[in-house]
Amino acid sequence: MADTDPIREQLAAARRNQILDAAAQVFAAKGFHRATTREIAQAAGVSEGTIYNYFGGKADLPAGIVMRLADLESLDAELLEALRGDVRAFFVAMFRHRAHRIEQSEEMLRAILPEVLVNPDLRDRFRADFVLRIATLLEEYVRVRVAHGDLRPVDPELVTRGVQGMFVGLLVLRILGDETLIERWDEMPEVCATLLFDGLVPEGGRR
Amino acid sequence: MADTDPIREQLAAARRNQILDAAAQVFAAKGFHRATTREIAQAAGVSEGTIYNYFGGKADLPAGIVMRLADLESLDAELLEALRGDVRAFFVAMFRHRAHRIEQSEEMLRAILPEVLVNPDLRDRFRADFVLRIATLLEEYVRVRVAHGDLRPVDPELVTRGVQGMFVGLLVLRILGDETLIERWDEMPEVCATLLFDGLVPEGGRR
Amino acid sequence: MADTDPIREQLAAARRNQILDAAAQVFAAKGFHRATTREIAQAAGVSEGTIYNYFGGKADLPAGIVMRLADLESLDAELLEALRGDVRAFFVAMFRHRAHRIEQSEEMLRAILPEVLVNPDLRDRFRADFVLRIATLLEEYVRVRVAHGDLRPVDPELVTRGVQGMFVGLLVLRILGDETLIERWDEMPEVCATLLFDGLVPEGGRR
Amino acid sequence: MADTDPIREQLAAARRNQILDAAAQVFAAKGFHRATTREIAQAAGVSEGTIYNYFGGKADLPAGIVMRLADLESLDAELLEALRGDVRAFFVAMFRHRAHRIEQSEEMLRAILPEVLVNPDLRDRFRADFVLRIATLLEEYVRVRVAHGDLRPVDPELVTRGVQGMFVGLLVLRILGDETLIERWDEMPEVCATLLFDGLVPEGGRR
DNA sequence: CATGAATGAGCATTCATTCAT
DNA sequence: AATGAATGAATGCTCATTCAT
Repeated sequence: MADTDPIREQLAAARRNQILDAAAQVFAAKGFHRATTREIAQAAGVSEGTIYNYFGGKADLPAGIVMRLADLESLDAELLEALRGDVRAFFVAMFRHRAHRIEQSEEMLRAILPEVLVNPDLRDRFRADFVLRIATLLEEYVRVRVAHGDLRPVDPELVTRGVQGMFVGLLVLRILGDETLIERWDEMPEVCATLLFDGLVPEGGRR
Repeated sequence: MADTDPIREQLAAARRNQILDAAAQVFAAKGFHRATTREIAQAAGVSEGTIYNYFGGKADLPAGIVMRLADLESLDAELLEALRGDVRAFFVAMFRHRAHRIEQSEEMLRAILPEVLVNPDLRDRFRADFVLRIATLLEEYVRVRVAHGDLRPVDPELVTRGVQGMFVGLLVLRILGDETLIERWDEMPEVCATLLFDGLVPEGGRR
Repeated sequence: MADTDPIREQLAAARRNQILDAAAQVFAAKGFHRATTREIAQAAGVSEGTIYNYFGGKADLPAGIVMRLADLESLDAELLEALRGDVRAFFVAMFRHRAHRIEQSEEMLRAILPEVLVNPDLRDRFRADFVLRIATLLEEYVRVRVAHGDLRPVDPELVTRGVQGMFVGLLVLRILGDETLIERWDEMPEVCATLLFDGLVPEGGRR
Repeated sequence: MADTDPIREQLAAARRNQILDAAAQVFAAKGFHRATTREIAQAAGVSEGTIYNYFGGKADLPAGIVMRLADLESLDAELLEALRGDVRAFFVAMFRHRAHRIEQSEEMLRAILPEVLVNPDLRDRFRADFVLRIATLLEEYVRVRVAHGDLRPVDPELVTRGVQGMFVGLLVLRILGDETLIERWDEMPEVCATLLFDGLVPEGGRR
C-alpha cells in the first residue's frame, strides 16, 4: 500500500521508461506538437489511458525525457581522470565524452530540443540540468588552469560559452541533417580540440 | 489587372512583410504551434482571412520568414574586403558580422529555429539558405589559406563545421536565455576569434 | 469594429438565443452531463465550434439560460395591480402568475434545476436571481399587510419560505412527472391560495 | 457456499452500506457526475474494483441510496398515533416528522435529488417510494376528514400535492443554501402547520 | 481585396469498467 | 473477495481554413 513497495516501484519505473522511450521516438520523428498521444501510446505498446497513469499529461513527457537525460549526465570516471592530467588531453577527452553522449542521445535530444527552445519551464530546467552544470565545471577548470599558467589568460566565463556553444551547435547541425558531420563525427573531437585548445596554450608555449 | 502593376505589387509586398513581422513576433513569444492565426492577424492589424490572401496558410509563414532572412544574407562589403586581408582580421570580421546578424535577427531566429529543427521542408531550405551558403564560402576560404600556408593544415570541411557550430551554438545559448552571453555579447567575437584562429595558425607562426 | 454595431449585435444575440434554446431542450431531455456539445450544436443547427464563438464553454450554457430566465422575471402589470387590491385576490394572482411562469418555462427549469442544485456558482446566481428577488418582494408585502392587520400576525420571513417552498416544490413534483399535477395544473392556483391564504386572515376575520 | 450464509450475508450488507455512505457523501459534495468511482472508493476505504463486487456499476449507487432511504420511510409510531387524534395536531406532527427526516437525510437527499430529476428510472422509483407512498396516505386521511367535516370540503388530490410540494420545496430551498431556512428550521413545522391547517378547518370552525 | 463568422476535423484528457493476480 | 493497473470509448474544446458579404 505504501509507495515503497519495491516490486511495484520497479514495475512503475519500467513503464515510465517504456513510455518515455516511445515519446522520444515519436517526438524525434514528428516534433512534440505533431506527435499525438495515440501515436505515443501505440509506440509504447500501451493504451492512451496508461500514459496518464504515469504522467500528468503530454506536456510532462519532455520534462521526463530531460530528467532522464540529466541522470545520465554524471561525469564518468574517464573524464574525472583526465581532469588531473595534461590540459590538451583533457580537452580531447571532454570533446570525446560530449561527442559520444550527443551521438548516444541524439534521438532524445532531437526530440526535446525544439520544445526546450520554446517552452519556458522546460528551458529553465534544461539550462540548469545541462548547460549550467557543465559550464560551471568547465569554467572552474579554465580558471584554475589559467591561474597555473597552463592556459592563456582568457576570460573563463566567455571561453566557456564559446566551448559549450560549439557542443550545442554541432548537435544542432546534426539535427539539421549535415551529412558530412554525421559521417565524420568520430573525427570531430580531435578537430575541435585542435581548434580550441591550441588557441588556449599560453604564449610562452609557442616559443 | 496584370500582376505586374507596380503599385499593387508594392502594396502586396508591404502586406506580406507586415504579416511576416507579426508572425515572427508571435512565433518568437509562443512558438509556432502555440501561436494562433488569430493572434498573428491581431498583431498584424489585419483579419485572419487576409493572411490567406497572401500566404497559403500558417505553415507557409516560417518559410516566408526564412526567405526574408536569407535575402539579408548577402555578404556585405566590409566582409568581402576582409576576405583579402590578414587572416586573423578576417576571422574577427566574420565573427563580428555573424554576431551582429544574430543579434539583429534574434527574434526571427528564435521564432523559426525550433520549427526548422522539426519540419523537414523547412530544415532543408534553412540548411541550403544559411548553413551551406556560409559553409561553402568558409570552406573554400580555409582551403585556399591552408594551401597558401596561412593556416595550419587542417581539414577544411570539418573545421568549417566546427566554426559554424560555434555560431549556431551561441545563438541557441542566447535563445536558452544565458544571461552572461547576452550581457557580454559584444565581447564574444574577439573571444571566439582568439579561440579559433590562434589554433589555426601554422606551427611556424608560433615561433 | 466597435462591439456596438447594432446589426452585428442583433445577429449575435439571435445566435446566442438559438444556442441556448437548443441547449435547454437537450439538457431537459438528458440532463446537463449527459448532453454533449455535439448534440446541442445539432439541435441548434450550428457547428460545435460556433458554440464556442458565443460561450466560454459548455459550463456557461446553464448560466446563460438562468440569465435569460431572470430577464423574464419582471413583475408584470397584472401582478403589480393586484398588489394594491384585496389580499386574497393578490394571493390568487400571485399563484396564477407563478403557475403560469412555471408552466411556460418548465423546459428551461427542468433543464437547469438539477445542475443548479449541484453547481455552487450556478446555485448562488439562481438564488439571487430567482429565490431572493421574489422572496424579498413577498416578505415586504407580508410585513406591510401584517402591520395593517390584513394578515394574521405571522413571521414574514418564515412564511415567505413556506410560500416559496410551495412554488418550488410544485415545480419539482411536475418535473418528477406527477400526472395529476400536470393535468389539473390550472386548478392549483386556487387550491394553493385557499390553502395558504385562509390561514393568513386575522383571527378577527373568522368571526 | 449457499448465499444464505448469515455471516457472509451480514458482511456483504455492511460493505454495501459502507460504499453507499461514501457514495452519498461524495455525490452530495460534487454531484453524481462529477464524482468519480475512484473518489468513492477512497472515501469508502476500498478499492475501485470492490465497488463492482457489490454493485453493477456507478449508475446503481443512487438507486441503492434511494432504496436505503425508502427503508427508513416507515411511519413511526408517533405519527400513527397522531393519525387518530386532533386534526391540527396531526398536521403539526406530520410536519415535524417530515422536517426531522429531511434534516436527518439531507446529505443523502442532496446527493440524489439532482440525479433523480434527470434519470427516468430513478425518477420513477423515487416517485413510487417517496412521493406516492406519502401522498396516498395523506390523500386518504384528507378524504376521511373531509367526509367527517373535520376539514373544509377541499379536493384531497390537489391539496395533497400542495402539501407535499411544500415539503419538497423546503428541502430544495435548503439545498439551495437558504440560510434563514437552515437557521430557523425548527420553527418551520409550526409555521407550515399554521399556514396550511388553518386554511383547512371547516367554515364552521371559524365561528 | 478585406472581413470575421462559421466550420469540423483533430486532439488531449477523463473515467467507468475489466480482469489478472 | 479484494486489488488497482490497464483499458479505450467518449467528449469538450481548439484553431486553421473557408467563403459569403
